[in-house]
Amino acid sequence: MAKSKEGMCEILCVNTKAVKEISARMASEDAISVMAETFALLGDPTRLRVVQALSHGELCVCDLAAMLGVGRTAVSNHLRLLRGMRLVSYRREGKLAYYSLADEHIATLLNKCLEHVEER
Amino acid sequence: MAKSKEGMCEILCVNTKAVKEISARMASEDAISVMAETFALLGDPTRLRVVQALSHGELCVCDLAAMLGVGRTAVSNHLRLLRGMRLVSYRREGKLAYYSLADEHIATLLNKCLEHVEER
DNA sequence: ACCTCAATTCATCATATGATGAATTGAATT
DNA sequence: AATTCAATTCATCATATGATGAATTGAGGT
Repeated sequence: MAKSKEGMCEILCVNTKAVKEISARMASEDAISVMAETFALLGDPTRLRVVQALSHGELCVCDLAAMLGVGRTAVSNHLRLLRGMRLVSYRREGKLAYYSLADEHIATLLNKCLEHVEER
Repeated sequence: MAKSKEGMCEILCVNTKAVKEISARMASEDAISVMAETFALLGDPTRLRVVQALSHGELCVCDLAAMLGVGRTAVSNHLRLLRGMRLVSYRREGKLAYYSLADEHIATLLNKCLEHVEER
């Protein structure tokens, strides 16, 4: 029971060894950063609905706006953010812009989360 | 049923059929809401680091604060939010509160996201 | 009892974020 | 080239959120 002698929570409180071991297994700062950004994108209800809709097929901005009951501007802004993280891709067909998921992983992520929610 | 006659993007723009099909496959409002909250919790870098650390073993607030380089107050607040969504659980041992992940699914979610990040 | 200290709560502040409407862009049809 | 309309960008606003320090709580140690 190596309790801290002059312990001082300022530095480390309990178990230096455990902290070191776990520290060594942490993902890189970059990875954490990108993961957090990705999760944050999925963390807004409207944006999550956009992503979920797209996981079932491509849609244009207008249809997304109509089916989700939000303005085109809002949808467009969300899609811009999603594009920024390469979660969605799009193709132009005349005036329309058809969006779809850029990545299988995202749909997997949604499904895993859905599993979690349904089982809790 | 081709509504696109005098079209009006106000209602639907392109393909009523596709929209209906996809609408039918959307998760429930409740599920979406909980999923979004869950993702949002993982969407903050500090909180994500807390969760990742806990995915490797239980730690007390003090150790988390020390190893992540943030104040105990911040850690405590994050843990409160995570507790609220039952993502972490804790046990008391004397003065210390040891936290750990409450759910296998969360670690899975992290790993899937990490895979995504590493392959992009 | 008193004191210590980890943890939590509370209040505050600065910043980030999402929604909205107006203006702009770009492509197609006439 | 003029018009139409989906999509985007821009500016604004209200709200949400994370960090911090002070005060409080609770369990041990003396």
